[in-house]
Amino acid sequence: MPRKHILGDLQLAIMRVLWARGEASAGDVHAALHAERGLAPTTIATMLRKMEEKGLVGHRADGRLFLYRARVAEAKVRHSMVGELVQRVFLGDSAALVNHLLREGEIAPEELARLKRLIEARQKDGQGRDGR
Amino acid sequence: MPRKHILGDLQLAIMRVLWARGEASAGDVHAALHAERGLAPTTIATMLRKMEEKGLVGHRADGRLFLYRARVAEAKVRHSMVGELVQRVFLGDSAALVNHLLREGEIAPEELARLKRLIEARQKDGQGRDGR
DNA sequence: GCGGTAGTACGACCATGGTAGTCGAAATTC
DNA sequence: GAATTTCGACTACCATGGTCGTACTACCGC
Repeated sequence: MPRKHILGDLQLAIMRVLWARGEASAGDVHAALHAERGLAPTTIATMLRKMEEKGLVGHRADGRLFLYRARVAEAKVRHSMVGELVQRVFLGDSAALVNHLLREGEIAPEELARLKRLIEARQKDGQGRDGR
Repeated sequence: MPRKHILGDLQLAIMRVLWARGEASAGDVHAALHAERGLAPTTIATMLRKMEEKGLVGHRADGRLFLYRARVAEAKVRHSMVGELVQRVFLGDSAALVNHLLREGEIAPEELARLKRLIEARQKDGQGRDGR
């Protein structure tokens, strides 16, 4: 079973670096994140180790350096986390979430147009498919 | 600042009971939730106490009974939690989340049609408004 | 009056995310 | 070859959510 890919904030930030870079050492990640959060290097290293325990990342040694790599795809994590929220807050009703987002008015007009086109596309070609 | 209305699973479940009922005793909540989770009554009572500390619920005494009431609106909680997710996972881009949901194919065809109408409505009347 | 019951209060414990200090070993520098 | 820096390992701490057990209390039926 695909375990729960529910990540915390820092974990997400780390994964983003890994997804963008492909491979990165703890130091690289720290450097990338230092500007926005100013954490101690050890914090990043510890988090990476914990994440490795959970299978979120893997590493290989390059000399003394550990190069970490993401072991779960960004799409997977997104899917899990969105699914979790939909379950918790909207009792599994994805459409209700879309509804909420639309009504909140946080979507720019141009985006609305894009989304509308996306819906139309899905209505057209989506007859027998189910998107997975 | 409106504190963080980020609730856990049990907290959500409890809030749902309160939102639906208006007022409820710890026992009522326990009864309502017992079927789906089978928790000890004290668990509910403790959770309610903790939630009161955080201002999520309030209570008044009716004899020796405590009648709890939600002190934050469902919409508020939804907003906070969705906002949190959008921030964490989609870096604040709500449209990206809608996009994700649409592509995941978890939305039924009838829903797609409804959402499309909603988008059209927002495009039309949404010129100066901003949804709040 | 007395025991059972219902209901709250309090404290304990576990997991997880986040944060960091310290330690030891290896690499680099003098 | 010794001193310094570098970097991972380990340990510890704190907060929060979740889960209860136990203790206290007030009321009810007999």
